[in-house]
Amino acid sequence: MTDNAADTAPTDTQTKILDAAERLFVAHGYAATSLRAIASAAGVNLAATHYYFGSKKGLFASVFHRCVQPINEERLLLLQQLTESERPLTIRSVLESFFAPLVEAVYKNQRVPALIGRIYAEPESLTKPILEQEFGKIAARYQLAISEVLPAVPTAELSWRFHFMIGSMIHLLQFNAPLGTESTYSTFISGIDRMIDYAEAGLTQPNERQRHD
Amino acid sequence: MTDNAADTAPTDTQTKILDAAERLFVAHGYAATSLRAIASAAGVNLAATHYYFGSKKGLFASVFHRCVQPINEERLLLLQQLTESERPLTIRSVLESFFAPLVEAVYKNQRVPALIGRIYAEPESLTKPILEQEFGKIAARYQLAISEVLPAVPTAELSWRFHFMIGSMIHLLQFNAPLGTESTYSTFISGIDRMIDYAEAGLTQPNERQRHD
DNA sequence: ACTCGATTCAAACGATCGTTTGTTTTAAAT
DNA sequence: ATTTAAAACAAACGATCGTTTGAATCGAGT
Repeated sequence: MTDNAADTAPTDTQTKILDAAERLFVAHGYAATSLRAIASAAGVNLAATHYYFGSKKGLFASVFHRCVQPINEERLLLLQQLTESERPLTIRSVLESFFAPLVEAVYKNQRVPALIGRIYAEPESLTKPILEQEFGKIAARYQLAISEVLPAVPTAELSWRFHFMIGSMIHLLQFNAPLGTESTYSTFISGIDRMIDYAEAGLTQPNERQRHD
Repeated sequence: MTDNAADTAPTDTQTKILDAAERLFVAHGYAATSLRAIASAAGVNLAATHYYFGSKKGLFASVFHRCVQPINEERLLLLQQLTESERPLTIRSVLESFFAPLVEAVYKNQRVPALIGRIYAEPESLTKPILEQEFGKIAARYQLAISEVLPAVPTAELSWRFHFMIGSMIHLLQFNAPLGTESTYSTFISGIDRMIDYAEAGLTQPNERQRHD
């Protein structure tokens, strides 16, 4: 094995494996996708998958990391720029800084939504360490940002609403559009727009209802 | 094979297989659960799984049907009672008729949330016919009911918002609570309550934003 | 030209998979 | 007691799985 992290530039073979794995994992899921199918689709030898990624799990994690790392990096950058701007933060601007890098990534690679949707679909034993690694920091950072914009919402309440927003997003990424609606890139954009509206309404709702816990 | 649908009362063996399959499918997913593991956990012969359910896919569909059929039946019953009531429909009452049977089912079987969450996680080729069969009618019926309560919201817009609500629900069923929140039955109830608030805010939002499509 | 590490390759390892087969057991009907 | 179909059983089918091995090939540095 040469590199398992972001040590050096990826080989052609590594890229070919990652591309094929991305496509097949999205289409059939982790367990139903064999390394033989991936190697065959990539046009490389079967053993190359272990040579470069150590194991099937390692390959899966690498595919996911390659997809979301740039998105999360730009999210943090945009959020940083927002807080340094002279204009006051709005819930809208925070949400847009969260979803804009996603939309941009989808423009470059149409498989991004399905891939992110996929990882939330696999068994927890496979995904928990990956999700924590890739999304732990970013989720905490954004909940903090939102709580600064919406100081009236208690922290516990806000983490629930953030939970629901992520749920809507994952569902949108996984299934694109409601039944009967065509599924193109432009409808994806309009879906994201609508979801931001939906999330903004849910996040900013006055929580007058009394809780029993 | 004796019965593949709801023809006769299920045998002890059928029930044992369904129980074990439910538990293992939820824990490890469809592809990663073997019929041998199911038969072994159920204490029955391997061939019994094919004898009663025809195939692994058939067993999966049966597990899911046994779970959601009673829920959907009561949903339609409650909605029927609501529309026949003299009091005018409210968005809240419609939503509660949708989620109350779910909460009741979870009280009887704690695995219901994870099981419903699971089917949205499996590859589309496996789940599409099942989802259409089990949820097609109920989804259309509820979107109609909501559109009657919210006549100001265009139908296309409403199907998007319904889409987002289902997404929040699935995410809640799959992951129970936000990170750092304990996961018990009572927190599940309070999560459903909060999600209804969140959905109500999103569904009833004034959609002043102009669309580009 | 030679060396040596990086990479590719064919082949096999043991294990497990969904499904099928043919037989045996069970239990109700004649 | 005999018949008969449902149910349970052991055993095997061919296929595919993730992983490992060891040799062949390549390519830059000497």
